[in-house]
Formats: sequence, C-alpha cells, structure tokens
Amino acid sequence: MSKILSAVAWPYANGPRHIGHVAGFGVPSDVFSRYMRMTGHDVLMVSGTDEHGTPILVAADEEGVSPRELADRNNRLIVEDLVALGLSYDLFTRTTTRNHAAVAQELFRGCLRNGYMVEETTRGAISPSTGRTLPDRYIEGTCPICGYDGARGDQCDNCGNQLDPTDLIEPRSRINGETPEFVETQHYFLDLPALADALKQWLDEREASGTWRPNVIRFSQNILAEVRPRAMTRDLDWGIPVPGWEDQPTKRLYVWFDAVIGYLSASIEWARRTEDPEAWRQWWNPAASGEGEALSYYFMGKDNITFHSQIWPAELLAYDGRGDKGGEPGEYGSLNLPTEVVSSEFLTMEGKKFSSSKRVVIYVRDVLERYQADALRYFICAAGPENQDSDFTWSEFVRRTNDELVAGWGNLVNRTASMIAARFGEIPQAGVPTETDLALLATVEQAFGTVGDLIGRHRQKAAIAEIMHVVGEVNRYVSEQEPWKLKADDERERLATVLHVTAQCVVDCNLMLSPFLPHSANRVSAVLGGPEVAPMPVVEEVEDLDGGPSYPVITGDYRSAPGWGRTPLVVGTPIAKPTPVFTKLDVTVVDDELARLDQ
RNA sequence: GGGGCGGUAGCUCAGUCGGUUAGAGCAAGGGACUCAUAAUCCCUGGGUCGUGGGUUCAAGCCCCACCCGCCCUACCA
Repeated sequence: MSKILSAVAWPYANGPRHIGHVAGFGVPSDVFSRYMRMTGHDVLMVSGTDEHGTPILVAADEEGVSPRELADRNNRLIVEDLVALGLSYDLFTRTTTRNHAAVAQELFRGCLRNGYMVEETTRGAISPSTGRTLPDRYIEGTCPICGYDGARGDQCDNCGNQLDPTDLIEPRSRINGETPEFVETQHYFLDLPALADALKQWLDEREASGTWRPNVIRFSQNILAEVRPRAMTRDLDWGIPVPGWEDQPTKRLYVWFDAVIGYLSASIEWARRTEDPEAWRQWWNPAASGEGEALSYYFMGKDNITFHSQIWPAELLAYDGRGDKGGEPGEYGSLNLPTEVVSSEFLTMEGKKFSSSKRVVIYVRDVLERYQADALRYFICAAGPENQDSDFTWSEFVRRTNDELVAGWGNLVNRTASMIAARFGEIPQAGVPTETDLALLATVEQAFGTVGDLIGRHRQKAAIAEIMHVVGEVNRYVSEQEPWKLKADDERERLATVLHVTAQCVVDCNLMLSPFLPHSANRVSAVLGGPEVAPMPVVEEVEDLDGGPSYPVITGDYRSAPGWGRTPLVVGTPIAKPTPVFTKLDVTVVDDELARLDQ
C-alpha cells in the first residue's frame, strides 16, 4: 500500500472553466485517484482555485469589483462545476486562504535562507497610473520587424518573431491604452542555474523509470538546457506579500511561485482539518510514509509542464537545500519531488482552439445543465486529449453518447435487469455453467487486470475502450444464448444460469467503469440491487483555519469504495423492472448547440 | 528562429521490439433476432500507411530531405 498524492492543476479563477480544462486535468486525475483507492492505496487528492495574478486584477477592474470579490464568485462557480462532475477531491481549496499564504511564505523564506532566492535589479514595464507590473503580453504596439500594428510585447502575431516589449514602436497598455513606463525595479529571482544539476539528476531518474509520457520528459529535459534565473516577485498589489518586503505593499509573490505551492499547502490544510495535523507528512516527507512508498502524480494540460517539471521541483530542491549551494530543509523537512508529471494535450472545439473572447467555448456548467455529467466524462475518457490534441464536436458527442454509452452499455444493463425482473424478480441461483459461461466469466474477470494496468499507466482511452470491448462480448453472449427463448419448465435452470452469468458480468463491468462514470455506476449498481460503488464528493462551507473569511471546499469520505475485482452476486437480491440509466440524445442537439455557438 | 507532436479506410482513431494477409468503432450495403431506450447480434465492401529517397532478407514502424496541420517557447495563467 502506497501513499498516493494526486496533485491536480489549480483552475485559474478569472472566470468559469470550459470543458477543455476538465478534460486536461479534472477527469483524468479523478479516474486515476478512484482507481488507486480501489486498489487499496491511501490517496490524497488535492487542488483548488488559483486566484492571484494580473489577469484576475484586470478582470476585476473591468467589472468594477475588488479582485477578492471576483475570486470569491469564480471560486464558488468552479467548485460547483467540479463537484457536479463528481471529481473526488479530498480537499479542493483556494490560494487566498491564510494557510496557503503562510506555507508559500515559509517556502520562500527557505529558498532565501538557502541562497537560491537572489535579489536583483531588473527593468520592467509598469502601468504609470497603478504602479502594477504590466506583463509583456499586456503591452502592444507596432512591430519593429514587420510593422504590424497589433504586436504584443512578447511576440508579433503577424510575423511570428519573438520580441522584447522595449522593442515595440509606440507601446501601449492593452488594459487601458496608456503608455507603459519602463523602470528599474528590485525583484527576487529563483536561481535556477544553481538548481539545474539537481533538476537534471531528478529528470534523468524519472526518465529511467520509463513511466513518463515521452513528449513530457523530452520537453522537460529540453527546457533545462537553457535555464536562467527567473523572477519570483512582481510589482502588484494583489497576491501574497513578500517576506522581508512587508513595508513595500506593491511587491507580491509571482502567482506561479505560490500556485504550485498549493499542492503542499492544500495537503497541510487537509491534515489540519483532520484529527492529525501532521498527517500530510506521510505524502511529503520521504521518511514518514510508513511501510509503503510515497508517490506523487501531477495532472495538468501541456501548457503547465514547465511549472511542474522545472519551477515546482526547483522550489522544492531550493527549500531542501539540495542545489549547488547546499543548505538545510526548513520546518517542513525534506519534501518529495514529483514521481510523475502527467500532462495531457489540448482539447479543441469543432476544430478551433478554445477562446472565451472569440466565443469558441463550451463551459462545464452549460454542459452539466443540459446533459448527464457522465456523458461528458465518457466523451473525455474515450476521446480526450490524452496523448495528442483531440477535437470536441457536438456530433461526435451525440454519437458517442447514443451509440456507445446508451446503445452499448446502457442497453446491456437494461436488457439484463428487465429479463431478471420479468422472469425471477430477484438474482437467480446459477445452475451448472457451460464452457461458454465459464469462458465469458473468465474474460470479464481478466479485464480487471488489463484495465487496471492501463489506468495505472495513464492510458485511460485504451482502458475504457477495453471495457467497452468486454461490454460487447457480454452483449454477444446474451444474443447467442437467447435467454428470451428459454420458456419451458425444463429450461428454467438454464435461463437462471444465463441471467446470473450476465448479471455478474454487468456488475463486473460496472465496477470497472466506476472510476470513469461514477454517477451512473451508482445507478447501475442500484438497478441490480447492489450498494453504492463510487463515493461522491460534497461541498462544505468551512471557516478559514487562521481567521480569514469562510469559503466552500470540495471534500468527501471515499473509504467505502469497493475493491478492484469481482464481487460475487448475492442470490435472492430483489430486482425491479429498470428505468434507463442513460439518456439518449436527440440528433437536434447538434444543430441546437451549434446555433448557440453562433449567437 | 528553436524545440516537439501528428499525417493510417468516407469520419474518429489503434498499431508494442522492424517480422505472416495493416486493425477497431462509426458511416454504407445485406441478413438474423425481438429481452432491451428501433437497442442487440452476424456477414460484406472499403487502404499506394503525407511525398521522395535510403538502410534491411523484411519498413506503417528505423535514417535523410521535403509538404501539410498543430502545440510549446521560459514576464498570460
């Protein structure tokens, strides 16, 4: 039994999240975590909303509200969406808690104490009216290379060249049009070159494990070749105060410095809310995990790889004093580096990149209001951007739902329960099984091994495809056995056997599907008189542990999850005529949704 | 500019270490069945594996060049 940390990317709270986000980190991390719990591991699944940084400030200013108000509102929306999807977080919190600020500052102090946080003067753009950092991408002007008027400070979209914002002719702020001021400013830089050897050693070990997706490990090794110190503070009045610079209210920690610390701070917050406030150490300190090992899996979209395979491990190494400059760990002790960075690619939408501003977007909320959560989960699991970009189209969503979920799996459940209800009213006792019966039972039981292995290797598309293949085998068995023809008295034992075998296989398949489709797994189990098989998360309103404002969290008790393997049917369990678990979609859904996009 | 990914049936994709006749689902055509949400099951047709070279007894897979699409590029998060 291992301690498994499921570290799930923190959704940014500048607005509601779209289905591309939950396809990238949400559903895959939940499938993995649910499966790991079923195989007996101690899983700690943490995340929260990321609420600092310039974009939130900009969005708040546009609405005329405070950044805290904007973050509060979006945090609540995101919490509601994620819990409705059934994502089984042990704790989904936020970066604006006092606990998080304290942990982030402790990490900062540790990096500073060990000499990896270096103060340097740099030249940066600020907004003259607010004094805030103006990130490169918020500056636009005329490209000095091609003359294009809408070039951004970091890159010209017209000619594709990378730019420095000081190169731009007639630079202006994209936020309010004013001319940015380039000023000398003091910042703390994380000394990545002093950590590069340690990072390389860690990445080489990880590569040798052979578990990382090839493009993720390659990309990570690649960006290590040209590391430079990176600023970890900003001229901003929204964020976590910089230790030692409390007298400078416009200096804050860089949002990415604190966001990745969320994995640790959320683990600590989770422990502080249990009876053992030190319990988090079992997932983080090498010596504290007990008999098993402590493993950590980080789930995100590919745009986040650099922060999880470079910045975050660099912060951990610096805090632990494991870089070229040496040092000692702080009060949290030596902290485990990521076991695996599990990055997905991007989901596109009818062939185009998601873009809120261009209205190329489908919000999680809108899908959940109109369709079953498990229909979305099924699409993501079966056709998501696991290894390469994949495309969401409404026609494919309708097809997957109707042909695979409803007609393939749902119909098998329904025909099985209907026949048992009509002929026995309860789970019948099986008679002597035939070779065919035994072969099917063996095929299905063996699938636990192959499917589990695939999930453990983050090959979820192959895993769910394997289950659906087995579902097809069971459908074929039913068609070949033709139990509806077994009507004579002397055929009743054979009928009982066929239906018992079928029901057992359905229960098995349902258990295998439960990490993917938790909502419907519970309903299918109920149809066949079984218990809840997929514990669900809940939203709780909690007090800040250190005196801040209260907020909603996602949490849950997932200990009742059944083991990963066959649970024999209980003969005599009453079975009623079923109502369908899955909703078939009308083909007009496609046109309706496409019309909605064009509005 | 640099780095990476992809191009396989009408569509969406799988294809392990180079090894027999390149697979699945959907769509199309035909049939069976009636337990089930008109669901299910069987059969059939369908391929110059982006292009051109190379290595090899053997290439979808390895090497080189090119074409097309996409992603990342470290101060957006």
